[in-house]
Amino acid sequence: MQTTMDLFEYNWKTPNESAKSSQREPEQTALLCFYLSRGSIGNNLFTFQGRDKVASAASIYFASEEEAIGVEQLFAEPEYGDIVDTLLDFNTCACSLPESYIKEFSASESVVTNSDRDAVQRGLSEEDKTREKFLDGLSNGYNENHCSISCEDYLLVNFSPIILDLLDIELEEETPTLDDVTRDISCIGNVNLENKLADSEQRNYGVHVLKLSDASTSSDHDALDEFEDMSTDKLLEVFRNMFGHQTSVADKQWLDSHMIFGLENQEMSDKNYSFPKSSLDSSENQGVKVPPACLNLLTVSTAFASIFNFRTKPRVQHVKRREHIQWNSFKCISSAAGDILLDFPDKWESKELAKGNVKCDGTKLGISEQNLKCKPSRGGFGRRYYHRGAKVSSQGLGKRNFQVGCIQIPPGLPIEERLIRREGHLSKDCRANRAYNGNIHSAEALDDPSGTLSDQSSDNSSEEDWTIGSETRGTNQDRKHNKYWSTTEVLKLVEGVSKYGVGRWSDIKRMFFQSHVHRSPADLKDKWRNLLRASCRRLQSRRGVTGGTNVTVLVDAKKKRGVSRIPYEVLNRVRELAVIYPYSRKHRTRISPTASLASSSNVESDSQLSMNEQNTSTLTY
DNA sequence: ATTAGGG
DNA sequence: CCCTAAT
Repeated sequence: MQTTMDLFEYNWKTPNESAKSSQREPEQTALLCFYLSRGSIGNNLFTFQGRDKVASAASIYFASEEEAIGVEQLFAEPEYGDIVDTLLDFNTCACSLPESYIKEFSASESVVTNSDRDAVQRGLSEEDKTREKFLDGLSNGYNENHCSISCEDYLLVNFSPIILDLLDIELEEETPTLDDVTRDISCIGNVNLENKLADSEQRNYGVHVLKLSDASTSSDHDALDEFEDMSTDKLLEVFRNMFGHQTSVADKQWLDSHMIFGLENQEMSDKNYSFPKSSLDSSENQGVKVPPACLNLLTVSTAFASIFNFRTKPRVQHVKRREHIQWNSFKCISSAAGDILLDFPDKWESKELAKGNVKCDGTKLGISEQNLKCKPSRGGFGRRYYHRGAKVSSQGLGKRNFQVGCIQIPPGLPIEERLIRREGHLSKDCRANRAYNGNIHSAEALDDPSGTLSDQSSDNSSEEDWTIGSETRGTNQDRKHNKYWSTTEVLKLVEGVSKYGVGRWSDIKRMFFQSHVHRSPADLKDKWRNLLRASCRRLQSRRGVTGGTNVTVLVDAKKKRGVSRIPYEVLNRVRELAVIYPYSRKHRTRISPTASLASSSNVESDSQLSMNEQNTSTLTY
């Protein structure tokens, strides 16, 4: 823990602040670090705390294997060790979910209705303002060379690489624009399917959420009220006293939240702590009443959430709560980027998901030229298109040479908005590129609510552009493209197979991959075959079907790297489907359980076929 | 035109 | 992903 403190201590010391930093309690620092970091990954680490259960150890479970792998990787990085220790050693934590999340989560609705969206949007406008203010403060403070980056700012930047790594997100080298990110994020709204999977399997995926009984009630606001009465100047002063440094953020709400948070941390680290008189002389002697540690979870977290939550990479393999969180995250982005149509999962059922997928094809306007790039993947199947955290880790966490500039925050843009998903981001960039170059109308396309126009534009222009754009053609590789299957796509495929069965690839293509011009029916078939293999492999080699993946398990298995990114929930589903729908109607392979028994007579084959048809009609997922 | 399957 | 045979 000592080293952890040292590390954190260092991070706190911006040039101007180093003198003041000595006033700070190390526990406080660490807690803040923890909070900040977890503020970013709060959705992934289910470290919720019940408001009546103070300091109850919140088990850390992962909703998916992918998440677990992300943490595994984190474990493996020595530079991150201290952080991780802190993450895991602290068994007290607050909930970083904003209130709206909780409300939504408690609602049992699995489909986000329009009114929900509106409500979310309304609720977020304020938070957005806060966030912008905060980021303004950050960039201004830095640009003007005041070195007035607050510790939060500093840590925000500092922790980003870790968080990104955790979330399997990379920083774009050439600083993607907001458009890049929104385009990227807008692709990942496919959350409903997983819920179906989860529900259909009646399984708990280890989402360990302690009940947050009635979100905010009476006492919760005690401390907050105290701050609310203060002027901004006063708040700044309190902030300085509390955190031992100044902050460049003048937003009152933000300050309020930080203050509450500070109190909470004080409570955590020292039950008997009360503020120095100087900080709150306006009130009485006794200083601020220390709120119970559990109390202000929601209040405290709101501001952080507005800043951090949207940095969480939406992940399709989450369960239950997933869509609500996702939608909020999306909302943050979308409201920042203008109105973006999101991919409504429920539309998959009926329509052909025209709208949503348009954006998946990257036909997003206004992408600045310099940020577009289309790196042809050379050397066959390029394993990774990104540079793993190493680059940032050395700078971001090292003892020296840390600069905000190493992450290059574009003014006014939060870090998240320069993120890009590793998976398939390259081809998205490619598509964005050609969309930018060749299809001016894509601008309207994105806003086209009917989705028809956009569908057209993306479908028509893409094929040839792909040919043109991919320099691999005619050179080394004759491959059309090397586009990895995203989890989203896999889920779609699974959904398609669920609906149509195995073999009707063109139908699946029509219904689920209409706008995925680069996924031919044959590709779907190939992918399904690979999925089957993967699911079988997974079964024999890896652990069975367990709910969540516990951290302790992870530590042991941290050597395992580069394993499939496909969530094992999905693979299990694949297996189920494989039983229902034998891979081939004709040449049944080892995958079908009845294959070995059945001789390849036509009668058998036909009966099997009819059974499949039955299943298709009855099993509707 | 689609699909299965090998490579 | 590509290619080809078989429908």
